[in-house]
Amino acid sequence: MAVNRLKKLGLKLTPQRLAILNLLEGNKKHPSAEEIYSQLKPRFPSLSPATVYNTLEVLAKAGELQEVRIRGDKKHFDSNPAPHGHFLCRICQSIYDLDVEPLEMQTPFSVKGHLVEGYTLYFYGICPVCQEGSKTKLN
Amino acid sequence: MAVNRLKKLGLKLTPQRLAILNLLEGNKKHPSAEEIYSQLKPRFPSLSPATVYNTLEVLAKAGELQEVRIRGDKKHFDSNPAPHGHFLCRICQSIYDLDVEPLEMQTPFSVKGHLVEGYTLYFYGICPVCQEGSKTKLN
DNA sequence: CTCTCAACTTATAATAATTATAAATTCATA
DNA sequence: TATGAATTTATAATTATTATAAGTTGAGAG
Ligand SMILES: [Mn+2]
Ligand SMILES: [Mn+2]
Ligand SMILES: [Zn+2]
Ligand SMILES: [Zn+2]
Repeated sequence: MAVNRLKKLGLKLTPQRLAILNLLEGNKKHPSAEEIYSQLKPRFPSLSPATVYNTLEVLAKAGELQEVRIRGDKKHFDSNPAPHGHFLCRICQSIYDLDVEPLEMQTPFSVKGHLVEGYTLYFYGICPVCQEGSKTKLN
Repeated sequence: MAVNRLKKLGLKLTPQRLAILNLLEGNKKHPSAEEIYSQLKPRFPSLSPATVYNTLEVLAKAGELQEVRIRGDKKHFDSNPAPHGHFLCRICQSIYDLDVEPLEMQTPFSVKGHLVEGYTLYFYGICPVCQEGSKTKLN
């Protein structure tokens, strides 16, 4: 659980960090820093946006979570640090996990003299929910 | 050439747009808006950053060039609008084209109900030049 | 258990790429 | 060559994020 992940990294166990990790744990929505802040603020009235940003940065650099930069304006966060495909719906802006067949690559590897240590794969389009929505309108 | 691309889109032919398109044409460096501005400013003293941003946005939306968002802070631009892999060197920050084998996908396609209209594939690591550099130091 | 202090949180200011606004200029065509 | 919509420009505004500095606290030492 979150407690162990923090201890293993030599990080202090604070209520704010626990709350952020617990909010992210098993969360499939890939929330932004601001969304995380908004969701926790009611239960942690003293919480500051800077703490959310700091915590997310520390955990991302430690490899405990990954930044998802599928949108141009803000970062989103994923408690699963393993590389996997992401999909952004251009209608509802939702971010989904999306694994596409031949794209499972083990890093590091070398291509044409380039040492590849990591990669991101982002898909853009229309999600199942929004496709269903437009079908309904056409009927 | 650039003249025809602009005419085809119904865009006015201005010296600024021609200069931007010509700078990008066949350019493998994937420059940022600010780099484009800096390089053109000496020859176009009246040039404004806003014009560079506007032109790049218009041309990107028209599908004449692509935005490369491989870095978190700024966008880079590529006169080749076709999807292809990019590589960012964490040492020198250079951006290279990098095509990796099983990753040529034709859009649009559908996966698990998601309609994929486009995608980006970004690689991160150390480029050939910087690998050579660190080898030299070790000798 | 309580002392201590580096680590942490917080409020606030600063940063920086980009976007918006509005006035001046210019391309294109009649 | 005159016209007007499109474009350029200077400038201000935006906004996610980062930096700063002062106050607070978690956790090990004693
Ligand atoms: Mn994910
Ligand atoms: Mn390219
Ligand atoms: Zn959707
Ligand atoms: Zn390099």
